[in-house]
Amino acid sequence: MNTKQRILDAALTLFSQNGYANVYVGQIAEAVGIKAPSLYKHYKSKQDIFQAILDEMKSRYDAQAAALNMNGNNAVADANTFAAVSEDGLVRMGMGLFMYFLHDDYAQRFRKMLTVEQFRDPDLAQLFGRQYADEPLAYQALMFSMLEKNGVLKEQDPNVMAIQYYAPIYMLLTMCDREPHREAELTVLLEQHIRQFSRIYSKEDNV
Amino acid sequence: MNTKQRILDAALTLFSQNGYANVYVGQIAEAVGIKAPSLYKHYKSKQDIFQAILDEMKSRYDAQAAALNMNGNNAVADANTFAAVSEDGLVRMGMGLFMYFLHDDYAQRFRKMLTVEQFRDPDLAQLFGRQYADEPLAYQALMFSMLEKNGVLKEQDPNVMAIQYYAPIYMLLTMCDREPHREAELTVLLEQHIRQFSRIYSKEDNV
DNA sequence: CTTGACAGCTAATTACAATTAGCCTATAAT
DNA sequence: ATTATAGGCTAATTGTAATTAGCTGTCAAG
Repeated sequence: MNTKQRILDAALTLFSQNGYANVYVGQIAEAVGIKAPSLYKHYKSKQDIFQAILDEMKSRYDAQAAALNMNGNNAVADANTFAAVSEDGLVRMGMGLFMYFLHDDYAQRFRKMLTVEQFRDPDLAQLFGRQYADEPLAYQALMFSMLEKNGVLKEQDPNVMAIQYYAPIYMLLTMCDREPHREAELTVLLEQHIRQFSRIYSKEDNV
Repeated sequence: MNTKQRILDAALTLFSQNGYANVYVGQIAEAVGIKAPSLYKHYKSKQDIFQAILDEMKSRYDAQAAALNMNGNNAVADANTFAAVSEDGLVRMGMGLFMYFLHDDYAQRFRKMLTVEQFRDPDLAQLFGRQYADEPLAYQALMFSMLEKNGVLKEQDPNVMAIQYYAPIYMLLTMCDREPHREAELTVLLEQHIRQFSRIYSKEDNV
């Protein structure tokens, strides 16, 4: 019934594993349980399927972004948002981000697909960069600058703190993408990273 | 004359930009200045060209690794190797790594190619992980553990330090791959990262 | 000087994958 | 009840890309 959606789903799975060019429309159709020509009742071409995936992902992303900056008309988080962030808070936040990116069905497949297609088209490169680098970094830089103002953290460049906090999370994520059997080991390292980060930057020097 | 090599070179360029499946043997041939069928005098198939690139890269990599562990039969660096590493030393090392990966002809293309093909084959995934994650991390963890012993750095988990040092470098590298016009801006951030890292972890607390 | 292998070419051949044509059935609206 | 539409199918069609066949010129070794 909801064939149109199931096509996108199957296509995303296949594209993320093999890349656009290595996937045949027949495979997508088979995964959905129909024959290749029937796909064309729903999308006018293979490229059109790819574009539909992108569009859906963009709108999900926008929705999520809108949800984050939620306070009605206020575009950015204010100091109070982060007032109560502790070491455990940072751990929760980082692990949550990580687990979401790693296990959420759409998030993981979409990330892999973009990884694999990013150099073919500047638009994709930009989308990728925005979604997995610039936006998270900006958000976290904001967070850290708040935490400094609140006297929780040492006064250091928040942009640098953001990349030192986030880049390891992202790297561990890509390592899990490549070698899922190492998830347990890498998750441990992730938590150690966040705790050490928090300890090192926290103002009460408990080193 | 050295057509065989020039084929690899052209193929690597194209594969890294478009991915294996999007490159036609005719394009490779054209880049070399011959016709497609002539390729088959040198390689027995398109797949064979891909494999030859991998083989060459593996051997380059092994050579480089061998050069690093140079002391004749001694497999790992000893404490003295890192005795004199200062903040500026760390900066030089990190920026050097970065610039090499970013601008070296082979290094950059090979990295992009692997990025784009990594999920298609577990062997490629493993190769990628080893080359761009596990090996650098192991090397740097070793370095940091030495620097701790020497009393230069605070005593913190060296594996964590390694990922906090290296992951930002790698992330900035991939950002430059995607959006080369941002190189200047990102290079600044890179240097700030390393200096801040060094300051934060150095034992004489100059915060 | 002639022979063979090397490296190139043009012209098939083969294979296969995307898409189109045209037919069929069920179901929902008129 | 009739009909239009949605969504499926099989059987073309089209296009293209990898590879093979088979010819040619060059040049080094005998």
